[in-house]
Amino acid sequence: MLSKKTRYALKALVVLGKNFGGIPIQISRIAAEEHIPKKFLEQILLDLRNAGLLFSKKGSGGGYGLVKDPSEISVVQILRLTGGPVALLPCVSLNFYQKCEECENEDTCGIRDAFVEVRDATLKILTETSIADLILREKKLLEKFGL
Amino acid sequence: MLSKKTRYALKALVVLGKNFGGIPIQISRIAAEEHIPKKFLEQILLDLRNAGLLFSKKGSGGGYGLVKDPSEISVVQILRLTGGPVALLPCVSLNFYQKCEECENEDTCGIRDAFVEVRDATLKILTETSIADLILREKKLLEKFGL
DNA sequence: AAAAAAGTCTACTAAATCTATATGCTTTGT
DNA sequence: ACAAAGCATATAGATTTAGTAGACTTTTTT
Repeated sequence: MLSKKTRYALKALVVLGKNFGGIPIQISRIAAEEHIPKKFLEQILLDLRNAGLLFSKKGSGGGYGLVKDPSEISVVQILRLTGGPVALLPCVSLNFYQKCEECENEDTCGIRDAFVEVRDATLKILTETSIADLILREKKLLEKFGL
Repeated sequence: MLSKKTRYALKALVVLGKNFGGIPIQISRIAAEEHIPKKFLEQILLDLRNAGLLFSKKGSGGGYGLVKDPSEISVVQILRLTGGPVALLPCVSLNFYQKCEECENEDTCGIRDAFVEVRDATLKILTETSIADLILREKKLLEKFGL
């Protein structure tokens, strides 16, 4: 499961993505709109900023904005930045690899082998999906359901 | 990430799968071979037994065995039994669904939509992969690598 | 210049979950 | 009768996650 941190980050990036090119948006506004605890969101956006994804502006009229076009930010990138795991086993993770203590020989582990496949399938989707895609998906769903 | 409980369960089932049709295997033996804390494994195997996957025999010469052929036990079944999540978001889970508190309208959430795809891709693999497949994978890897 | 608006940074706490251990009980074979 | 093994529940310990607090800096407005 993704952590709340990761989920909140994705939510916030979708909001910022919709606003790409416009004036900065305040943390408090995103927090209110998306029902995210403000102080928690502060930390998350700060991380994303320090990773170079967002710019920020202090003082009145300040806030956050995307540095890059939303189509150039992949979902998998966000998961990794916020520590959300992609692989379901540590011994299968590309970015957060850890040896399975209980495993004798990783190279011949059938369980591991199966979960490599799962990882690759997941990775393919999450690499191909950008923040812009998330926004597009929402738009299409709105057309399909609501008005 | 899968919990240790789930990982231990899979490990144990592979051992039991290799022995399908033979005499029962003791918890202590599986624990020693697979480097799993014995008391923890006790609980896990008990759960699997109570779910109808394993039979057990008490007393001297007792132990555990698979009730069904290893080809008839899917990996996804084990994940669900041991509480391991398949979906990466609670609002996307088929068996452990929970509403996202912070989400206004699930039907039009682009994030959710993307993770439905991830879930389906994962589910496909894990449904098609049985304990017998895990054993087969190990065998093939042994041929490829070791002697 | 002062005040207000907003982000920055670090530390801490609380809650939940996961992992593991302990203890005593029951069943079965010798 | 005794030992081997599983059954069942309770509890402790560790780790992670989620959230809160508070003091500080920068920028704009008045």
